[in-house]
Amino acid sequence: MATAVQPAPLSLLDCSEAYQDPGPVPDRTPRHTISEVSAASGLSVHTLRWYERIGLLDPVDRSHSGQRRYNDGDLARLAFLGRLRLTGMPVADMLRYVELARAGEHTVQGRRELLVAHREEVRQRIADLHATLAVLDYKIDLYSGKKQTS
Amino acid sequence: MATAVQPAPLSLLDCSEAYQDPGPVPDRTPRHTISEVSAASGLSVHTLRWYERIGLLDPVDRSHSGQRRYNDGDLARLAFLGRLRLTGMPVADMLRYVELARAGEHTVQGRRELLVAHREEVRQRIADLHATLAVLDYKIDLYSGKKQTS
DNA sequence: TACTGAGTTGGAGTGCACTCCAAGCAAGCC
DNA sequence: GGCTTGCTTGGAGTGCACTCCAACTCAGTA
Repeated sequence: MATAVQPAPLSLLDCSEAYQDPGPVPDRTPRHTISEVSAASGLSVHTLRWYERIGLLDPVDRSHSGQRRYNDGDLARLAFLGRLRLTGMPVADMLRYVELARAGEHTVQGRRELLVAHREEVRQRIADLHATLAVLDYKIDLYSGKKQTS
Repeated sequence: MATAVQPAPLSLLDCSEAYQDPGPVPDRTPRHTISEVSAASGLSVHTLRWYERIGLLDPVDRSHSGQRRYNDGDLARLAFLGRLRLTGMPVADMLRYVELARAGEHTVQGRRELLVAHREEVRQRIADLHATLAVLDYKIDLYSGKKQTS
């Protein structure tokens, strides 16, 4: 099966829809096949189906023959979820976030707290990585022409 | 059972021994109990024993009653291994690194390559985390008094 | 019409990195 | 002596996040 309706360049990983001008209005036409979305998002087709099964994604639209067709809203959510996942948020927390979002406007505060907590974790991880970078630089220097220590 | 011989302030997490003045000479006296090392390194006692079992650590010295007594060399290696682990290196790769180190001086190049590869990964992760930080800032701003998008 | 390739499902399986368990031993304290 | 605490072991168990499987359907092409 070839591309579904209109390919339209997919660039999920930059997550632009989340913090730039979202454009006129997100196109809710279901048109991306699962393999397209997999390629664009970096998530495997297994993972995409699994995310839907556990409720991270609302049930995706189907073609007349029952195949999934993702719309741009799905892509936006996947891009964001992918980022959360990539930066170490457990799937259970992602699910909590999504369920809050589904519950409506009155959960905005809870969602905010969840993201703030994650931001703290992200900052901590950046600090850890930077510290390790220094150690690695030192060791690599050592190995570039000297003896080793441990 | 109290502290073993001499407590001596343990500060593993800064990994100072690896990239600062290592001091006169690392004290090879076996004196730290497993729980002390666990507290100082952030690794559980389970993990410490497991690391030893799989060969990440050479067999640790024992007290006359058979309990482990870690020396400063062990601590230094654990500090470094802990950093590698914390920054996402798989245990299998850590093991490869340790085995290279055990094999002698002629493996310096291999060790260096391993660390260089890991450094690249670390840099990539830092970039990912920074990008996500921007998205989180944006979303949190949104949640601090407006509507949401996804 | 036959074949190929991409998709579907529920449920089972995998890999990693721990994490825990039961049973036992040794040391220190009341 | 009895109790508590900390340690020992091999092996089993756990949790997470996928990842794969078998059996199937459907659409498109030769």
